Amino acid sequence: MAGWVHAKRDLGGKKFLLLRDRDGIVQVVISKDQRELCELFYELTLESAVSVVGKVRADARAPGGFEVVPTRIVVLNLARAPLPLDVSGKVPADVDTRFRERVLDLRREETKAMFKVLSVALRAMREELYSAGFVEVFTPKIVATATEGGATLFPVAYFGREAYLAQSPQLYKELLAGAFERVFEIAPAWRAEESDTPYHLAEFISVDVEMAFANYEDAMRILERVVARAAREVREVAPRELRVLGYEPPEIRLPVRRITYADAARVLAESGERVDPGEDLSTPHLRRLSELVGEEVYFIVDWPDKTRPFYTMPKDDGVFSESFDFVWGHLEIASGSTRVHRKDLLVKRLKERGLNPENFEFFLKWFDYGMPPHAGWGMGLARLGLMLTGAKNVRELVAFPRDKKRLVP
RNA sequence: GCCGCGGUAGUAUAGCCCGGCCUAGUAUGCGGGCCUGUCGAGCCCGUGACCCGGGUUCAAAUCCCGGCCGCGGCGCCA
Repeated sequence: MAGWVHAKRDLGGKKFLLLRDRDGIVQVVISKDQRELCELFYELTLESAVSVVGKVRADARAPGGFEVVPTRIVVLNLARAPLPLDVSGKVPADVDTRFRERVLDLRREETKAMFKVLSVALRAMREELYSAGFVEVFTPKIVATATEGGATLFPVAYFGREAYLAQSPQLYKELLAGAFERVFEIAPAWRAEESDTPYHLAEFISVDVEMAFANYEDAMRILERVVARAAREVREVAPRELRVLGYEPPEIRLPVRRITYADAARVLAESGERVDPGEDLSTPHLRRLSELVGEEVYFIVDWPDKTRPFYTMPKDDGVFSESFDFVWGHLEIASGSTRVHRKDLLVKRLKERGLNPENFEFFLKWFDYGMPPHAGWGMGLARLGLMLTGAKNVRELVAFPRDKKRLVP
């Protein structure tokens, strides 16, 4: 077997080498009379990569009831000492240190547990979507225009032309729904925003769903099932990891409660918060609201139309829209809506927002050819990860996070 | 970008408010010794640090100013 030197204990007569691999930690025992192995033992440094050939034997004194008596130990790569980060979990590290020394940090049990949980959740979400008839797709990540105005894009030199990294698969996933009916994509998106918070990244993984012949109610039903299944499977498949994390994800009972924006604003106003009618809710508002609502997760539905992008279907009243946010505590984990499928309305809404419909011809054109009513949502994977792991910062759930400050490693 | 808090050995921290008793304490790591089936092994010895630049003062890790860096809150943000 092969792994990393997790710890060493020298008791003279016996030397214990704790070897860690993806399955866990196993004890290797070296006796005093094994001269060469003892020499090697002294030279080994923590986190060195080694391979061990030996006999596994049961021994009640060993942790887990068995241990390995080696006949041969090969040092594959001797680690430099001292380590810039404690992997064994004895000494904590600042988040900044952890990202600087990320590969060592990723070997820590706690960090590995987070990524395992995220992986289980991804598989659960895919399975739920596949079983509901969704097709997994990919949309272009180099694009010609912003999906909507405002958000800052990362420019890319593209054969002498200016292009951008996609901030969202939005428009392309809609077009794909116009062919496959039900599509989803799990892929990166980029935003060059000033946002500097524990739940924003310049590069993040977005879980996107788009479904034809559907409205936002249908989209919410899929979303709550996907999230509930992810939470359930994490609890069932990764209990060991959750124990390491000392965390239990919420149990999500369906249907998840829906609260209209209007009711949310009213409840907030009644509790003494100042809410500008028709404006987006601020983070402090959402913190307060989650206390008032008393649910771990809930939907805020029917947002004011003006807070939503052009492709969102307005309600007949002209004020609100067929839209929703999925909220955990004070954090928006996903948002979606019924989309506008009529070209004339799309053009009108683009103009209202100061966007030039000519730049969207690649998108609008297909609304002349039977684009069905459709709806969908987008979810920040790492934000969901916060709910599933109890991590406090989305960066912890990205192996090599990209934010305003970090471009390396 | 604004506000708040912070920056002490490889790592994580105590000390700072109330300047001198700091030759800067502790844990972990590292080096050495003892112990000898440990299991976060234990015990002893050693090793290694005050972010940068100014200022105040007899005296600065400690007080003041500027800078850089980090974290949090907010803003911005589908």
